[in-house]
Amino acid sequence: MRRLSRELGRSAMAPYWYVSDKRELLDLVARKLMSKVELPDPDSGPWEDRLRQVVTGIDAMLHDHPGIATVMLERMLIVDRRLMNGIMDILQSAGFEGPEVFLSYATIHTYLFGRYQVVEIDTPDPSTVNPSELEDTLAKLVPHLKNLRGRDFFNFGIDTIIEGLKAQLANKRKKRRG
Amino acid sequence: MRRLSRELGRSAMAPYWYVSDKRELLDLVARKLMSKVELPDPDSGPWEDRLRQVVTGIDAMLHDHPGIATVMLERMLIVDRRLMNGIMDILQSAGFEGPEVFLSYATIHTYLFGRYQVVEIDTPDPSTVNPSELEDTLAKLVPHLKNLRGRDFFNFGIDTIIEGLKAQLANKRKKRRG
DNA sequence: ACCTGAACACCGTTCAAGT
DNA sequence: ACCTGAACACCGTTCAAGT
Repeated sequence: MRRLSRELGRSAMAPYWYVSDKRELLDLVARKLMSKVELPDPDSGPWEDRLRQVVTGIDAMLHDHPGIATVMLERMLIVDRRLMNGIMDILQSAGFEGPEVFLSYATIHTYLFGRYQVVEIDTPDPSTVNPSELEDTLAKLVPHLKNLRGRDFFNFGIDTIIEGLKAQLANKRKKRRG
Repeated sequence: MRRLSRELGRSAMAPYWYVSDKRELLDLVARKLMSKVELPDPDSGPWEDRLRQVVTGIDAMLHDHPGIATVMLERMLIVDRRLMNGIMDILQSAGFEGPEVFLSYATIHTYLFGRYQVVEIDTPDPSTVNPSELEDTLAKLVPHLKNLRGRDFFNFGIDTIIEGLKAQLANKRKKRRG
């Protein structure tokens, strides 16, 4: 708040005329950014494509504004349920029912959440990690790191989760038949 | 730091005799906690069981000390690579090679990371969410929430990721044959 | 060797006051 | 209606000093 008002050339208390506290301000920013993420039309394709589309949209937005990631994902339920509902609709159309919708939603949400705290672990700068110091598994693998980009981690993660969700649906059908 | 010294009945600067700054102190705490998580014996069973075991161990530890989660997962690479290496060994024994080991490791790491920022979204108190206010998908599903515990979310998430990783391995084999 | 005190540069926020 | 100033209760940290 103090830095904001400083940058705007106002006194420390100026923002409090517009907003009752810091959280309200961050909620407004989160709401604004969330509203820009598009939900694909329910008829636009298979559920896994639609899911990938929303999640990619959210990820792109968080990538452009990483500072808001924590707030946004913490306050999605309170600030704007549109995206949550959209994702849950997709999961329902995939075949998840009742509590499963929450479980599968939470898996995606948690993964997305984790992405914006991890940057330097997902992509540790190979030059920072001194290979001669490491006599371990990581050491032998470090050379492969230079070919990986943030996008590769994202794609692999989302693919893994989508494949996992498909398997959960398949297991469900198997149980029902058995 | 100030609160710590206050609770120890020392002056604000007392901790700086032992530690050069706040991060060094948190690194020491993270290292201590990480060292308590056991890595299963490589011959103790199939990779998915071993993976579930480490991840459950890490999760249990973070559950008991949620304050250290962010530090620990951010500093795993720097502070103590034992757990990272252990997980990567498991993933290699599963059949992942080269860059895939990083990609699959990152998926797990990211998921684990997300868990400790999300508590109140994974388990929103049903009484906090006023159903009459919600005319949406979430509203219809809220009643199911009361039967879900944190453990259910964890199990579903890990199962989904493990199933997803199995699918990634299967796709790899398919490609190789094709 | 272990600790303190004063100081600096920050936070978010309350409350009364100014135009 | 919109903003300021002083103050409170916090932070992490530097630096010189004390026993």
